[in-house]
Amino acid sequence: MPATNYDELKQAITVCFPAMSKQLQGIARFVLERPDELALGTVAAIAGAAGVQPSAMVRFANALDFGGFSEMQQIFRGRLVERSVSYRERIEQMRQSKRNGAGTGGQDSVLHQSVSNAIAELGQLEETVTAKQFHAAVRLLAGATQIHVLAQRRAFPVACYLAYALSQLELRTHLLDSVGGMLTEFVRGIAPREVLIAVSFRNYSAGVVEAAAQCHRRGVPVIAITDSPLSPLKPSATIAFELGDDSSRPFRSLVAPLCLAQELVVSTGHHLAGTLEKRRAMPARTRKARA
Amino acid sequence: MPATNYDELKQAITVCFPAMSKQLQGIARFVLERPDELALGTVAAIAGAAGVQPSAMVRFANALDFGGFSEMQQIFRGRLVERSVSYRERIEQMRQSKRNGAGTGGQDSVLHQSVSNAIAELGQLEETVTAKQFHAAVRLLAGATQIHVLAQRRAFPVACYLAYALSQLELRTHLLDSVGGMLTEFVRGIAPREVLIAVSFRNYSAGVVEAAAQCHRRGVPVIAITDSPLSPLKPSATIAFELGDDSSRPFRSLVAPLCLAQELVVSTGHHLAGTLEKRRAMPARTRKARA
DNA sequence: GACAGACGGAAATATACGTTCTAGTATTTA
DNA sequence: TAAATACTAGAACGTATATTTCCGTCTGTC
Repeated sequence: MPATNYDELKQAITVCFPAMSKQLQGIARFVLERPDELALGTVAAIAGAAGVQPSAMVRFANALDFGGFSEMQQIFRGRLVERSVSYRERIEQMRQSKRNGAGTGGQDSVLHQSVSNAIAELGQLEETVTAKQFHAAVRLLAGATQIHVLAQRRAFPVACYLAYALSQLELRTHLLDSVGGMLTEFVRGIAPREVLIAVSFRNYSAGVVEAAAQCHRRGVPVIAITDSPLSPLKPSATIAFELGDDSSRPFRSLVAPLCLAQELVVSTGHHLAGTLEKRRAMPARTRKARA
Repeated sequence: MPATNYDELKQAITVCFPAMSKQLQGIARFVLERPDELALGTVAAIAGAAGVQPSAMVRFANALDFGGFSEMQQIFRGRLVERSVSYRERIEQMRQSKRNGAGTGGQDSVLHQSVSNAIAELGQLEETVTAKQFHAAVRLLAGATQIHVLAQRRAFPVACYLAYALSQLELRTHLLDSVGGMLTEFVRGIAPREVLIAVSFRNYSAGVVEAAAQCHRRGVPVIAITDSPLSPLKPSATIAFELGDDSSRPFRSLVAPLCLAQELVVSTGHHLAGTLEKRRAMPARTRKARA
């Protein structure tokens, strides 16, 4: 008795998963992550994308009590049409609710509102960040001997992410916290070849502002991620990203700064890969001369 | 030059319709009425349903400048997969508004790609989270005597944000880290009236998984924010948010989980405000009786 | 270290599919 | 009314697809 709809299928996969072989588990993950592909692709194509042989896909279907791959595929196709009708309904609802004003059906309106907000913020992000400053920041990061990341309170998650992701690039990265109030002392130890990334939004936390100023005085480049050109971080910043945080919105989110952070990391990674490649292509003498 | 999307196809059919033969007109009507069938069925099946021969379907496709039936079918499949229209629209709007602004071209393509990615993830977020589980989570959070938030590595920023934002609601919130390896000991102290929010994505960090399992065994409600129904957090979760992380995308971001986190916080805030109001409206005696 | 069992990969096979071709029919025009 | 053109039905063809089977390999166990 195989599954008859997508939810049942998900359930079935979850149940069978522990008893599956490694390869079949891999397929299970793939299948749940990209259901659209399973609905429309051919066995060969899907198997290729999943990095297995077509026969493995059939074995997977059999493990779920289907007679064959095609039989399982029907479930995914069913899901696709079902979902598409619900989309249409939702879009209709949205149109109507728009017409009526703000009076939405209500249940998942909070959810929707938050998502809308986030999308708007992302749009704004793209407008405000210029390629010039962005690449300047990337060059700075890629050339730094060490990177220090500093933020507090609301902005702290951004710093967390940056510290984690940059260190994944094998860049020496330190997440500064003010545990024990040692921040001032620590900042004093930062060298001019290093970089500080300071993140802060209103109300700007004094510690971060002060540390940034201190670094600036000492000739350490400062990349600031903040919300306005009037931010107290601005005077200390070598490069400042001002993600105009619209205070008219009820709840400010971290979506935009985090997205920017990710972009910085990814681009820095690319940049590093590029320069590494170049160096490798260069003869040894030139390399030495450059260094 | 055949159509490249469903809207264009509709347009093309409308234009060609008058010049078509009777049978082809019949097919045109059929096709516009049941596009889902066109997307998934075989020529034979569709032709059968339309009461014509398979070759007629091919002729129809040819009349629309397609090389064959399959080529036309791709359009219908595309329509089926096409994500929520409203997001598409918004992305388009963004693109246009940018074109008018700084027409930089390819320089900040990384930036744009990241933003597009993020928007797609947000769209998926809205799909996957149901109002039911969302509100269950909110009720759980609003009713908890204390809230513990746990995450590591990549997911840690989410936990950070949750801890910060929930504590702003004057909920007693603790951010668990495994500093000093005291995690197990700490988890042992959590009471059943409290709640654990566990956040983890692949590769799932063992500490978080284990802590969640431990809580679950001890009867502590666990809200899991993770990426798939196959997550090891799932079995321990009272409520699990599975934000299907599409591994086909090059870089996974935290945008979706953070947005969800914010939604949870905001809704919990509303919920608390609502219940407070109710209590205030109640006469004192009733209030006592209830407690 | 050897054997049993399961697992995965690749090719072979049979099926089903889309496409094309041809013969026949209807429709329109001279 | 006859001829010519356009259109359709049906079958046949070649291709691509899902499935199965077999053999090599790896793992876990005795």
